[in-house]
Amino acid sequence: MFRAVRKLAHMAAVPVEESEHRSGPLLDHLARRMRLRSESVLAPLGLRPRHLVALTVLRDSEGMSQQGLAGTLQIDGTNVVGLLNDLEAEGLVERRRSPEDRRRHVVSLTGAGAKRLREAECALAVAEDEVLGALEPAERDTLYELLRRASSGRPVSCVEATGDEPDAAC
Amino acid sequence: MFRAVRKLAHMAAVPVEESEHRSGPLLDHLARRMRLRSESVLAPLGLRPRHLVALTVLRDSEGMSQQGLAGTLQIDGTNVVGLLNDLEAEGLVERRRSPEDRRRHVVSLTGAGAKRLREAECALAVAEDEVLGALEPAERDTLYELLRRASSGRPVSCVEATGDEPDAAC
DNA sequence: ACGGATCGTTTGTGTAGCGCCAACCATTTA
DNA sequence: TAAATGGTTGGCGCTACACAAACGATCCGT
Repeated sequence: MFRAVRKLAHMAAVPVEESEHRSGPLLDHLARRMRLRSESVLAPLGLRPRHLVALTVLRDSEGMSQQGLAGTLQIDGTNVVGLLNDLEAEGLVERRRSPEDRRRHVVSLTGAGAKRLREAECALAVAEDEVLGALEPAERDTLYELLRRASSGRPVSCVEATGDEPDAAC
Repeated sequence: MFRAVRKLAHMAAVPVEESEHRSGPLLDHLARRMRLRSESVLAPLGLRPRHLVALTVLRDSEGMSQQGLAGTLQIDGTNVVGLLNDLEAEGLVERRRSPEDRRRHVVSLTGAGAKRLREAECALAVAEDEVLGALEPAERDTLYELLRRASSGRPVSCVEATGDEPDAAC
């Protein structure tokens, strides 16, 4: 067996028992657990997990168009509309027509939105403690940082992996 | 605009003290992107993301009962049945009655299952490269390790937050 | 200035994932 | 022997989405 084994000279010896471990499934698993726990603590704030994701994205990059948002969230444009309707109805975000292109809506967090987001994040601490219970605080910070950096990568838009790849490369 | 960035100077030790950033939304976001990309590369193998999650869990802890699995996956018992039906139909897992309690099914990965899992992980490398493109290989290893450790924490079963949670502490 | 593209919006349809309930074996335990 | 438990099946229902069509407002190329 060909083991991946990229030089991992840093942290405590990775177990790498045998094969090709990927983070995908773990990410999925953990995100699910987090989402389940989050729903309950978020409910009293009138938010659902996906709202939080949207708000978080908006805080990080103010002044996006809706299709920009659709791009980063990787959800259909029509669904963005509904999502923003929810948020705007509570005054958490604002849609303004772009001056340069008046077809476009520039979406941004309102003061109330930023406040609500902080409250939500605060409430989320509980859920996070449960789900990430196995990690030390410092490790959680590392995790956060890695996730943040990974998320800011461009949205993989379209043609670039140009498919048709032999993919057996591994 | 109070955009985070409070005093972060003096005292290198305690890192994230600024705002209330939580990993939850990022985890959600990233997992979604990963899942979307994964579906396509997984399809030719006859697997879907959630199968991968199950297989991964099973590899890490062989010999679980189905309700144990339901616990770690945090999905309803009835859905575990269907999930395992899929996997067993392809000979990737095995259900055997437990000797100590013959009501119970002990689920384990077959040789074919382990093989398929490796192939899938191999195929996933493509998706992972796209989604985690912003991270260096070493960082991906760190991420993997953190996710793995976090996932192995017990499933939050029940009473344990018994700390009479102050909750509003934050 | 006209026609075609583009952004946002509404409405409607379809599908997948999943919780939940109820009924039913086989088995274990009281 | 009765009650509880693990697994299984079937059915109901909800939520999150994708996808398509049609429409107003706006931009842009010719």
